[in-house]
Amino acid sequence: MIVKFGFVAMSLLLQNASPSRTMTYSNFIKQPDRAAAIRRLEQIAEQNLHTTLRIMKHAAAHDIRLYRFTSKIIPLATHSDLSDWDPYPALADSFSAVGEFVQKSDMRVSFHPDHFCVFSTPRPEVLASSQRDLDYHVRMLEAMGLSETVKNNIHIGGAYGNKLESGDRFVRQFTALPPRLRQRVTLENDDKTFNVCETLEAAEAANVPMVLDIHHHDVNDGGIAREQLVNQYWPRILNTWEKEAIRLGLASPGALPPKIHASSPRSDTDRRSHADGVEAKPLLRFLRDIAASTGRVDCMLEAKHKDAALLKLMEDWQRLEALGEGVRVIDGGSIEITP
DNA sequence: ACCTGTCAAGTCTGG
DNA sequence: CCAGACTTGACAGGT
Repeated sequence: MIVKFGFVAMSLLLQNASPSRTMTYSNFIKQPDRAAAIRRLEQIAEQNLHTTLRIMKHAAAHDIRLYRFTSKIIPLATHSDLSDWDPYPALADSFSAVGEFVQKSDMRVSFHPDHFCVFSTPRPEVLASSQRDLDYHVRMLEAMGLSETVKNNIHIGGAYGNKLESGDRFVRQFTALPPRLRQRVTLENDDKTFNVCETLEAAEAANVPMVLDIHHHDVNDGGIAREQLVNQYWPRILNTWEKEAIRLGLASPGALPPKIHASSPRSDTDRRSHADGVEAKPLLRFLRDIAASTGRVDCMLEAKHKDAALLKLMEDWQRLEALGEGVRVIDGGSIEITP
């Protein structure tokens, strides 16, 4: 099994490389010249796209071919007071440049709209803003010229005192979305509410691939033992990806590898928060468990130290390889789990 | 140069 | 019913 590793949103190794520069709304409305303020927002976005390109070039130089964009590329993009603003024409070239690099370097990318994107909500106004938020992310992918293999990963949302009903409401409201939005989504189990089983059922009903977060499962396992996760649920999770590959008409079902998220708990007393790095040993245990049934998997690291954590993990793989632990380091961003 | 409170958005908990 | 927690990097305003 080949495992590709990636990191999220920003680099700690590059200097002056925030891809999430912004302008607060309070600062925006303070500007005397609204047109100039909008130009400033577009400049910031252009700069964020340029930095994003820098980060991806840095990743590619380290053989890292998995990256998640920050959601904060265009400041105030979905703010209700700026609904008359269309930033995309001014940013067309910058978005294209990012998209071209993604394709040229065979980078697998994604977005992760944050917790304001909640399709399980019972409130119509929240549903509307969730759709606006998802639309914003999809438009960015379209502006990059990227195909529907490139997804926005989201969670189901709140339970509102009745998880079953809220899961159903998610599926109902999600499937009512325009295909253009629906077909750009993956669903991930969360750390508090919707566990692997519940998320998988929603993903199957909504007809979208599921991203498995191992750390979320550890802190919100819904009583599912590791063995059950591996034998019972992982094959079904794999199946959601194979179905999507077929729907997209890809050459082989394995053309769209499943995605997992990995992170380590901050401490014994705070097991939910992310630690600076990712521990190799527990991750290896999981990877070994799925290796027999899985050809490839893409593993997103969610660690405070971002790309630095990834580089550190790769060093750990090298040590484990030397110890004969069934790991072979292929390059700076991928390993093979050998039987 | 450095520090601290705040930030557009949602949901849940506890008082 | 409302304030605060959650979680997070960056801004904004102060020293």
